[in-house]
Amino acid sequence: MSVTRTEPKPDRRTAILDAAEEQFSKHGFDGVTLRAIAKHAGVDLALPNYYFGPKRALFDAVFLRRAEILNSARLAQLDKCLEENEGKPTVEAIIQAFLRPLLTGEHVTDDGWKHYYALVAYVNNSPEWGGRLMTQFFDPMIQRFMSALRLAMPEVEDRDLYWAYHCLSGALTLTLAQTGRLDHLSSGLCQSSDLEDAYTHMVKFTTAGFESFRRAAARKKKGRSPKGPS
Amino acid sequence: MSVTRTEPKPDRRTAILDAAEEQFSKHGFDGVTLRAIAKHAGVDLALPNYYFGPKRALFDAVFLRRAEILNSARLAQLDKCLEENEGKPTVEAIIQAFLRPLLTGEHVTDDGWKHYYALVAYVNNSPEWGGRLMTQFFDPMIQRFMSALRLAMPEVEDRDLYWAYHCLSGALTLTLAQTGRLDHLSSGLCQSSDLEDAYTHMVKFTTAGFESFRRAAARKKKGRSPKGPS
DNA sequence: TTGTTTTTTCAACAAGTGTTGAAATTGGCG
DNA sequence: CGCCAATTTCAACACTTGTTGAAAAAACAA
Repeated sequence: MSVTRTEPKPDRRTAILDAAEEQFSKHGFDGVTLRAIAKHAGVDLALPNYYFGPKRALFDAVFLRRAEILNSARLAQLDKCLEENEGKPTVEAIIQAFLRPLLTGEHVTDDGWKHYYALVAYVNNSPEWGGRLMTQFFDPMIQRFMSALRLAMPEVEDRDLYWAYHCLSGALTLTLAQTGRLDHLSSGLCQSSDLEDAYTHMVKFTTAGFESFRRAAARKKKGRSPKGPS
Repeated sequence: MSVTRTEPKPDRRTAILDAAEEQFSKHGFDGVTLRAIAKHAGVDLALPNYYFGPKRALFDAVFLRRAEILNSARLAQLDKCLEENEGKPTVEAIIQAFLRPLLTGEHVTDDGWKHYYALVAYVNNSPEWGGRLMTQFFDPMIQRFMSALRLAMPEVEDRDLYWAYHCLSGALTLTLAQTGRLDHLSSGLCQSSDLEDAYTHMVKFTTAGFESFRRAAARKKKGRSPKGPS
């Protein structure tokens, strides 16, 4: 393996990916022109097409690049969590493994990751992109987390588990968008760019959310009908 | 006041708004052409400009139309909740007042509202639109809910309260997007189009999330340092 | 050097974009 | 009817879009 600091050429290819990442994350797929991408990357207009083909393929390439990094990081955290707790992990530990690779560490100050996160938020809430890209690149990883959650709370029905994950995913998506709306709403008390702060609060909030279904399931099993969902 | 069923003319104006709403919600602002909107509305290309001015003004008009309806409906529910519980509402009741107007009732089967919800999700996660439109049209209403939450849990710090709302808002936004991703992820067990089901689970999940900060604050006040956020 | 492949540039294409002014049409009222 | 104003249509403007083929330049091997 070569040294990590390997940057022999100007590497127009990654320059294009970086510029496209930033532009797509800020203005969406249709809000960006190849000319704008080329200009920001400092390359000729025809070069993106030469390397990646049509515009849509460039978008996919941007999305794929860091998706693989995220998936392996998250799964590594999950495996570690499962090992340490030998088949009976806590919900909180699973959620931490799910969020930590994104919201803590060196990613939080990196502009490239910041742009990518905004792109993920854009894709996840888009009806025409969300169905295709998110499913394709993230679902296998997510299914492994769902299995871990079943181990952590076997008495909870799958339907409740999936809806709980839906809430977690929504909160995470809005966090990744970093629109600065929370800043304005809280008069500067909270900063949406403070991902570590978001991490702390999200772990607490969503863990309680998941656990609430466990309590409901327990009550149900004893024969008392809870007022919660079926 | 006139009868509610007042529909005297073919009303090209609302036809344009409806078509624009659907198109914008599906493809975003830049993904839609005025020609596509005019075609779906069955009007001439120049008509949208005649009624609403430039494209951006049409987008704003679409966004504003139902925002006012939602705001008054939510605030009415909040007032009712505050009256019934005389200054000490429960967190669950406040969350229900926040979500019920959107996720229950006649809205859940109306295609117009479905499109509008997707549009809100698009705007809320967009860095360039979210800051402007959401703040302008929704923040005053949200601030009133924040005040109610302070009444319900006065021992919780504002920072925690805002972060909790952030989680609630994210979960709601993803729900409104209705991308169908949850359907695929759960192999059809859950349906993202079932807003009533989403309502039930979201109330449960987010109520527990909010309450977790109350417990943390109570522990803190007794002098024992909790492991949660400051 | 020569020859060959890869990379980069250039210029242009055909199609589509929002917008607008002027003409045509409609509707209401005397 | 005629008159005026609001509405609708039409055609075109000036500009931008993604894409591409051919030429030019660079990189590389013998």
